[in-house]
Amino acid sequence: MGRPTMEDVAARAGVSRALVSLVMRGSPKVSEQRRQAVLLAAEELGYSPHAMARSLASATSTVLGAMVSDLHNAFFAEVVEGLEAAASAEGFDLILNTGGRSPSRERRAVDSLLSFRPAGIALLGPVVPASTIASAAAQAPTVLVSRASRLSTVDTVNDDGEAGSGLAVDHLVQLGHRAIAHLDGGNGSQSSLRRKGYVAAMQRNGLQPLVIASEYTDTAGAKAIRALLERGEPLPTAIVAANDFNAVGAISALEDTGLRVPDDVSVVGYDNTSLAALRHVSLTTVDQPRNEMGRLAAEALLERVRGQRSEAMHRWLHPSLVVRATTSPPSR
Amino acid sequence: MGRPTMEDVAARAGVSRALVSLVMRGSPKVSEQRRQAVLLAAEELGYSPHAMARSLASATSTVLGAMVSDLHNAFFAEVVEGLEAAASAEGFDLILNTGGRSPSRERRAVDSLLSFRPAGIALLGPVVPASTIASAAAQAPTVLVSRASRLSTVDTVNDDGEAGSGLAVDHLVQLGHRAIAHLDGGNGSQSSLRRKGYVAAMQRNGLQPLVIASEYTDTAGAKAIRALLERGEPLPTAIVAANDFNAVGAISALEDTGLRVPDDVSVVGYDNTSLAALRHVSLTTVDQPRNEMGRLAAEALLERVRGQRSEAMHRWLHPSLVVRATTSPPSR
DNA sequence: TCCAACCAATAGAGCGCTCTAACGCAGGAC
DNA sequence: GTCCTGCGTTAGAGCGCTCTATTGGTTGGA
Repeated sequence: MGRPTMEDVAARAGVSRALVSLVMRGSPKVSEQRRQAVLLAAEELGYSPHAMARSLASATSTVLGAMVSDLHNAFFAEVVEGLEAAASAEGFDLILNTGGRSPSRERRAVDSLLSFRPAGIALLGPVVPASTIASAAAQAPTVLVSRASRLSTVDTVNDDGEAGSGLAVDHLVQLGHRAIAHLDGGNGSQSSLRRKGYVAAMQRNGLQPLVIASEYTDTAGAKAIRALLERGEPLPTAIVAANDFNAVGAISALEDTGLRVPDDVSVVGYDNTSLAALRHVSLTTVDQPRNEMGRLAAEALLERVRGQRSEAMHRWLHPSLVVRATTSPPSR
Repeated sequence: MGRPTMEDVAARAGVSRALVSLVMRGSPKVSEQRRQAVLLAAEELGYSPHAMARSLASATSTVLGAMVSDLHNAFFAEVVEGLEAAASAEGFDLILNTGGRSPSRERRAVDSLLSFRPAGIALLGPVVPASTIASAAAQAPTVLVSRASRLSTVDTVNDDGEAGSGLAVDHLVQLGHRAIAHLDGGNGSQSSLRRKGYVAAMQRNGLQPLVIASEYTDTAGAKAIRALLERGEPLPTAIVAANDFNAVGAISALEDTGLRVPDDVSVVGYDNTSLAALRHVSLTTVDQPRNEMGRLAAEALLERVRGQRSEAMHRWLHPSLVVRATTSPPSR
């Protein structure tokens, strides 16, 4: 009864527990003969090492933890892929957790991760206060993804939202647009950067910025368009939306009033979610290198774990534009 | 240096380590005075219990593990919410893992979860062979979600896909449709149940079934529609799609040929993903009680953990229809 | 007054593993 | 023959906690 332990394997193979431990960790200082005997015994007993006992004894963990603020957002799914790939390539296991975009739940989630004493943790799009992040960073190397921080103890990996909006504006300007509005992401993560980038790009092109308050949802996007229509001013010929959801909401509100996208109004999204790629939507949008962000986050943690670096690292990745069917030269 | 241990807290509070242990586990047999002293000391030191040492010592884990086959699928995100809620209500922590819909990666993911010796594990939409599931079930109570199994050692929680397709067909028949086609989900999970339900409902209504091969993606949905058009036969007035993605692909292919949804053709999806709820899409679809599925999965595990049940439990949940804007009476 | 009963608190073993130090044994140098 | 070196192997302590058994102190009933 009970799962077999290292002791059981040792007894069966006729060696000591320590030798089994060496074999399990792939040590070179074991004779081939003994190694085979141990592996055979382990196989026969269906033995697999007890990760918790191991990390308790070694005081060094081979586990990385990641708190995903929002599992519904496919954005993070791809960041996780990148994390996973980089972690497992270095022999680390990744365990996940979710915080549901609620500060208190995220806090508990982070505590729960830390209770496993992981080698490091990644927080993906966390909404917790900086103090919570600081106290987590005091317990294990910590990296933030999609969240900036000036803390000297945490690393960050972000998309350069300012540059991303700039790409969108430049693309539209190149198509011949001059009246380009921006739907602002409100208090969504990174939204102020995106707004800043939009305003800067407009000014750089000698154009007048027009920012409409909105949020990171499709209903908010639709509402913003209706608000824009009610102004009675001539409608812009192009829209730089806060993100993809926001863009899709804007598109449907435009179409509701008989306007056609992109014939009457061009629309650019942000994030290049799977939604944008659907042929029914086919949204021109700004792509963040999500997979790469995950990979860099994992590498940042591993560098800290190995003591190769102790100052904070802040990476800003360059987004790129994905041109699809919702942008075209203005008809007017 | 290093994180504070129970011993540190005990020393600071002037009590024994065992007493601190009792306080941490909320035992009633501790005087209020000592309890306060211990809590204060723990607070001051920033102590939090070491989950792995705890489970090692107690041989009983308060951790549930879940392997999510596909993080990109928002379906599982909501199942996880349900799992999480039920688990934390009972004092269990949930850790996640992902297998990327690859049998070998999923196998490793399951092994990794088991190495934490969790009280039980949930496999969400796994694609591993039954033998892998059986060997996991031998190590910890196991429940499958969105995957059927006849193994007597595992519990399952599934949506009744047969009933779901029936709901879709009945809804369309009630609107007056008689020529209703089904886009089949191919080897996607549960697709054969959905097809079976469709065929049965058609026959029950005295109608001729028409099944078109397809898959669970939007491009496959579009392709299936094009295949249907090339047949040269009169087009059905309604489509029961394999799932929401498939439906959206079908809709865009229909619109590409100048047909209007729902005026010319009604379309019903399956899964009620967030995509279906977008106003731009507004898809009539079949909803699975995802949250409830997660909750039931957690409860199934906890019953096993507590030894309240040892025979397998197989739950089939009733889906419901969500009527939106892609279905209407036929024009012809 | 005494002992049983109860309660808060503790000592100490042990969960399954890793790691340090030490061991025995081979081979080579002196 | 002795000493050293190097290598494969092992004993044993200890990681941070839980749990059983036990202690000492109070209480209440006979």
